Amino acid sequence: MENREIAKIFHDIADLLDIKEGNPFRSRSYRNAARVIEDLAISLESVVETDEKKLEDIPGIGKGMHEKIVELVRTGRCVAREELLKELPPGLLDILNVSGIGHKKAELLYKELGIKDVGGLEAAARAGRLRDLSGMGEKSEAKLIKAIESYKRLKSGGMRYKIPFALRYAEDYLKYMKETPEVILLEAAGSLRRWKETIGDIDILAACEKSGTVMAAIERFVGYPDVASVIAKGGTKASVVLRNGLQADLRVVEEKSFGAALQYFTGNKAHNVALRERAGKRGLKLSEYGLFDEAGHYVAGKTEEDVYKALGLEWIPPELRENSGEIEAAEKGRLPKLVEIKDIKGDLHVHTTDSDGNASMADVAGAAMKTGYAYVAITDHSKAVGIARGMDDGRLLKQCERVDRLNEKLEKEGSSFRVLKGAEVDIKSDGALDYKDETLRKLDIAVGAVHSKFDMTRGDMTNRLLKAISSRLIHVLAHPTGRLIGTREPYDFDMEKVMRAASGHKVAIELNAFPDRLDLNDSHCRLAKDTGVMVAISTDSHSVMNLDYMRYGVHTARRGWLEKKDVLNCMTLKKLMGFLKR
DNA sequence: GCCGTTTTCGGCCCGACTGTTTTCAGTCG
Repeated sequence: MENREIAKIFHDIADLLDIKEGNPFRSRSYRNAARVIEDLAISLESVVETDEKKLEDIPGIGKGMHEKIVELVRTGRCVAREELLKELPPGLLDILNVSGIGHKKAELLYKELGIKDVGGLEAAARAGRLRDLSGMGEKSEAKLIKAIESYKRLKSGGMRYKIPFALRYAEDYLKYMKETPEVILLEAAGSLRRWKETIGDIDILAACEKSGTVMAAIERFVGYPDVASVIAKGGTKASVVLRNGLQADLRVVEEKSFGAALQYFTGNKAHNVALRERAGKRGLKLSEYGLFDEAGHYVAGKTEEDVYKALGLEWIPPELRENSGEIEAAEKGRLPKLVEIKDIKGDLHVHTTDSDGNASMADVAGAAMKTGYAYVAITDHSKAVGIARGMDDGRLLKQCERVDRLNEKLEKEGSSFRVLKGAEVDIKSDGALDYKDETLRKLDIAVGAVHSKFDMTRGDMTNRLLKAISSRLIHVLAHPTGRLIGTREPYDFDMEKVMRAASGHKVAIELNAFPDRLDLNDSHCRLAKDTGVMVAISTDSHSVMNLDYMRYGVHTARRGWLEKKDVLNCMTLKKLMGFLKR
């Protein structure tokens, strides 16, 4: 039983409890626990196997969740959920995903009209049977039909977007909004500012010169040419859907509230709730308008720094705001000094025309130099990846000679930049590597990766990776889970065991910065730090343009609390060569 | 159901928009 399956069951229980009984706090506990479990780097199954008492050390997991996790791991069942589903049809859980339907409406629909799923809801709405229910009318019925249509589209398409896509639309929208004369401050907030690996919608925050000019900003926002429909429009905020399906929200506040509002709309939710509770304990009240004392007097709010400071905290970088220890660290002045893009000294995973890249080695080297790097590793595919024109030992050795000549030329020109002889060597299903040992020993850097047989059992896949790591022939394990966001699930193996082995054998693990991968993810990065594994942030570039993906990797590393000292390619060339020496 | 620098009981974040209402409930973020 995987963490995400357990989390899903807790989410279901929370939804069912919301519909069935009136205690919102009980369902919140389940929802909280589900979120914590989703972000956990270690598997609950292994915790249960080794020391189940440790479960209650996880925040949000108490006695009740402990018992249910053990039950799920041991039996694969959860009686509490089964009991609830005896009383309520499972289709109600789907209905809650229709925008505008919450647990109260779901209950009403079920009790009054016997509606059990989205299909039944759609039929009832189209037949005009909803308008007579209390609190519903013709307008809400029509709105619901539109919401069901959008639910069906989302369900077939997937509702979160990869970072570059959302970023491009957000940047264009911001540029357009900047031309509003009344707007004096403007910033993108939400998951985009936290650099989460996928983005649900674009959140834009603005401050206007005078309160009387707010509507000018709202009108300009809903008048954006790319808007397909306006969901809501009031005196302080508006929501629209763009033609590509992406939702965008605008919130307008006064200048003195901008910091508090930016904090609030950056999230995440759990971080905000924790901050508000902290404010409450100090006799203060925090909202998007600012921090206020008991008498309602304004204490802070113009900048985020002011707000955090007034709560006794250091300013917390947006990437850390997940309520997973950052508030405690900020209180003690122990926040990590997160890695920055300027700390990156080179790229250790790049393809050229020798395999499936579309830039020559010289072009890649030139672009890396222009980026300000001190080195770049050429790591084309090995022959097992036939589709990518992977190279055999002979071709690789010839490529190495060309690297040597390029470096000689650079040296003659007085450049200290260096190209590293490398390979992305395939880790075959039995854990063997796709080049001869003596070939691998001639390389500066060997990056090992799995490209086939993703469906092995957990045990077999773990052994496959452990064998490659203990060979002492690879320096980096690339895109370790193989996941493709929204397309391919990660393959199953014991990450903790692999990290411990990597730490012992001085093998680094890659954070692949390609926005479809971002693998390691944020929680894996924290696990890497805890187990003492170096992380290599690499772009896996297949073109010169792809070298820019480095920033997605760096922001993901920041989400994983990584500092300069934790990142392999923050080392100078000299230190790096020392690390790579076997 | 969870949690503890007012606590092992009694709390549990805060506000905007919409549609159906005549002052508010439900939903959402």
